[in-house]
Amino acid sequence: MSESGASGQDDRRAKLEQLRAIGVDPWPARFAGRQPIAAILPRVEEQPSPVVRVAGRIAARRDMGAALCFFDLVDQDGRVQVMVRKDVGEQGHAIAKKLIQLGDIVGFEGTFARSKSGEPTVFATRVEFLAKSLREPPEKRHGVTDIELRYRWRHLDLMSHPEVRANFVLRSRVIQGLRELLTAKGFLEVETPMLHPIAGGAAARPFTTHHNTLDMDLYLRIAPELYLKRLLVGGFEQVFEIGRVFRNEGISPRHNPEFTMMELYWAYVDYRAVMDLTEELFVTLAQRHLKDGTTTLGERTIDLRGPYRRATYHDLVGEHAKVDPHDEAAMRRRAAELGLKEVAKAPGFKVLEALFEECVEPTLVQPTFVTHYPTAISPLSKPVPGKPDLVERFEFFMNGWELANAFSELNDPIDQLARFEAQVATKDPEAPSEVDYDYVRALENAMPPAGGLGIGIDRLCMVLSGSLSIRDTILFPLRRPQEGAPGAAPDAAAPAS
RNA sequence: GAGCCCGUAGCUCAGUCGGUAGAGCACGUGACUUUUAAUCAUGGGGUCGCGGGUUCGAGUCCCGCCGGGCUCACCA
Repeated sequence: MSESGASGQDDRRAKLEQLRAIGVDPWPARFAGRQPIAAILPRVEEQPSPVVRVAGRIAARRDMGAALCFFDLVDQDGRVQVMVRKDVGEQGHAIAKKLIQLGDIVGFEGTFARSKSGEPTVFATRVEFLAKSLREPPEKRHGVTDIELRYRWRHLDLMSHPEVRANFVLRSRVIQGLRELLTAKGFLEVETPMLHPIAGGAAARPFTTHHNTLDMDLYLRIAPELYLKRLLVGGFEQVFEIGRVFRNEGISPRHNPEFTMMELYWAYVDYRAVMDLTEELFVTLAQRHLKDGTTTLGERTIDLRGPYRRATYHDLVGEHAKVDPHDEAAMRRRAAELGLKEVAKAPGFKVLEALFEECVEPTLVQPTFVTHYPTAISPLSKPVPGKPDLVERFEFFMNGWELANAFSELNDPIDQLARFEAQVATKDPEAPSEVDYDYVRALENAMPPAGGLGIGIDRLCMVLSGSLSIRDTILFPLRRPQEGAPGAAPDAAAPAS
């Protein structure tokens, strides 16, 4: 018996030794001239039959007597049947009949034509062992379906589910598409620090870390915002960054502690131009990646064809909470009716915010721009002229999820300093603990008026792929380590039997 | 952090009223020269998540813990 996690008599290490005994390298370095399966499939009717070289994972085998054997071979984008007879040579035949197991990576050369039953088939003339699998692959019909195993050992999930691979191909193309669209509009892609001395640009608890040589505590960034806006001061007029941000908060179907954000800053325009750009980006991506411009999330169908609804924050609270959003006493009564006890003693803007989250957000199923947020919850936004309590800001919602956040950027250094100081004074654990004077100093050198935008890439991919869990758009979502689990212990070092 | 639900072979899953463990796939051996969820015969494989309790007897009932899922909280 093996201690490698294999069961019963599935001792792959014994097959490995047999391969070595007949002089076959179980892990050779290359398979020259390999053709993708998807590329050969259209050639099945060619006369004379083409000679092909294909390689991939053994997904099924069907033995027919002592001489004949069929394999199903799977590579990244295709699947094809391979037939092995005695004409592969004595050693090739011995390898195929006795030493190839499900999950092994094998290369075949042969002529490509239809079998007697019409199945496109590589009639093998050469067998090359390419990589021995020392563990059994997932069950061939269902694959790994246990959710815990799927995320913990994503390679098994990807191996057995082409549709999961397709989801991540989609993600890559969405990000690439965003890059191309923004670059075509004159935006410059930049990279700013992930290690921040002060965690700013959003309200969230940061991860902390430490630099030894400088003996300095640092934070993993919660947003790139304050660095990107320094670039506007420096003279760049259109910049964007696509990258990871880190927030030390709970895990849920819509939250992962590290996630990917796209932020852009655009000089000389305000939040209205940014809203038009956001709509254009979403409509374009929906056109490219959704069959009819709509997506299905659970029971809901969401139409991304645009144009999207635009409504003000206060109007929506009035509409859905059925209360005058300018009457604080009425809102407190309404919040109490709804059982929102935690805001009883909170300031007025918190009551309004609670009503928005409770009554409005769940109704924002179809794409909606929510505009004109309270200044009190928008410390980096420029106020609406003549209305100091409101800012030129929007958030973009669908399916009740926040997908984007944007505003006319506050570039008044005096106002910005006052707002930072007010934030620090709240002692809120999610607010910065100290004022970012360096950023204020940058604003003192004059930042042009500008609009900024942040899009949550993971949630965008959820929408475009119809996923209800953010973990289906993140290859390796954060997990608690599992003690004693296969892979957690160095059991690969266990001796062969 | 709270509530509800889940954890049985490598994988996918059964397991009745509490009576000492089952199937399919995978794996070993054998048969079969056109199969394709191949088929047929046969064999091996289990710390029933972990620990405690109740009981003559626990996969099953109770308690605690670990891990996971969902909901809530948190999350501009």
